[in-house]
Amino acid sequence: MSNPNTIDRILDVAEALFAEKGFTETSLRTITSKAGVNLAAVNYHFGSKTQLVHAVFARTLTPFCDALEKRLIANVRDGDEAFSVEELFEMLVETAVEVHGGDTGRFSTFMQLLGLAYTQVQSHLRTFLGERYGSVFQRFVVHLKMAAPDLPPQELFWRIHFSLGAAVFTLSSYDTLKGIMNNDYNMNITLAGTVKRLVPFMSAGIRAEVPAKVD
Amino acid sequence: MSNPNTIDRILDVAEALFAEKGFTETSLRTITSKAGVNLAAVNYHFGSKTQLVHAVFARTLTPFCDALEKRLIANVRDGDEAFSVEELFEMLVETAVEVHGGDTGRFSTFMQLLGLAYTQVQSHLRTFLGERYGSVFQRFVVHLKMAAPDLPPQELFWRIHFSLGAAVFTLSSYDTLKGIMNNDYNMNITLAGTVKRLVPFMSAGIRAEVPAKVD
DNA sequence: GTTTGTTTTAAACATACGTTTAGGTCCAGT
DNA sequence: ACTGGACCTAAACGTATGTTTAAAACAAAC
Repeated sequence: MSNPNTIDRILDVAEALFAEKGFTETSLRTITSKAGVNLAAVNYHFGSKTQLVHAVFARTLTPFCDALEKRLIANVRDGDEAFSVEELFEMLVETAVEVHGGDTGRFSTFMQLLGLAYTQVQSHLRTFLGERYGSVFQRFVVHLKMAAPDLPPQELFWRIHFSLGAAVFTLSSYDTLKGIMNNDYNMNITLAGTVKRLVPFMSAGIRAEVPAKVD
Repeated sequence: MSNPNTIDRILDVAEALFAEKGFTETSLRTITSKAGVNLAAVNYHFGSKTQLVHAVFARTLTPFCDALEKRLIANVRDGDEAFSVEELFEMLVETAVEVHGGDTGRFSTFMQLLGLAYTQVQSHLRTFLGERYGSVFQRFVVHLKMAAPDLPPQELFWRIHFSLGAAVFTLSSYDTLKGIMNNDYNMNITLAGTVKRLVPFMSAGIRAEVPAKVD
């Protein structure tokens, strides 16, 4: 680790370890020893392990959501025509890549963390993320609604979560899948390529024919 | 709990708690006290917590995979025409429901566990599942390949994982989503309805136009 | 009724965890 | 040079975890 700042050193290591092993499975002792700082540093600088988790998310999620919101608002203000489904999904990708300065390693880690945020049942995390970033998400949903006006709202709701699932699930286990791809198909895969494949899949799913009433 | 058998009581409670909280977050003391058995019972009957986790998965995954394999083999043996993508996905659903005797509660729990199996980074679990049930999965992939013969193999590989992600992700956080749906849309959702919505989404995604070469 | 093997029990063990403490170090402001 | 505040450090605290032990309870076989 090259960063001399204790706080950033902790955040860097914690981010990587959380993404790799999960929150409960990563101890403060592992984080601090790997970061080369004292055990008590986490509690001193962040207050608790819980708040460290929040800080890790906030560090990349805040600039990401800010950038995304800016893009969405700009479009409305300038009176441009509505985005297509593809454009909206690509906007997510571009914004995420942009925020990480093209560093695909950290982008991948970020996606893994997002996956954990949903799948690890840490209620404090869901609350934190909802309160902090819920409004941007809702703004995005509004744009999706305009992109697929014929889709009943509840159908759209589900398909957004299906898409989210496909993305989060795939990218959060990206390293494993990359390995399988290498062994079984003798193919070398890139994160950018995977994401490029993801967009048409999700878009087609969003646009799929609405089945007969089921509930 | 009505079951007098210690082993089954443990499995029942462990299954529910693992699905609800995750593996690391669920202690043996919580499991055994809730099951009304002695703490040492887990180590006596299963050997270790790790092996208990395996046993929980094996209990429903083994009959599920056996039933699925039977269906797939029967089709080939009888020389029936190949399954469509939709039929294959629906077969998964039907088999899963069938194995749980229509008990949607346990079906839901089962899906949550599958989600955990992928997202919780317990390497022993992935190894266990791969060795034990990998062959059935590969057989299923073969059928999917026949259902979408124009799709390049690596493209199919990714789209299967996208679909898997959509399903696992959605169904593993099903209870949460159901709650949101109830609050925000004033809609009462069923597991069967969600699954019925999932199939066309995944099928459309599998069949989506192949993008230009990206890697 | 005794014996044999299985199952259950309460207690202890060793370890790992998050957190707190009290004292030290360092450096800018005066 | 001194002081105040921010930062760091080593050690300890209390608690929770998975696992093991040795004895007790039980049930079936003879």
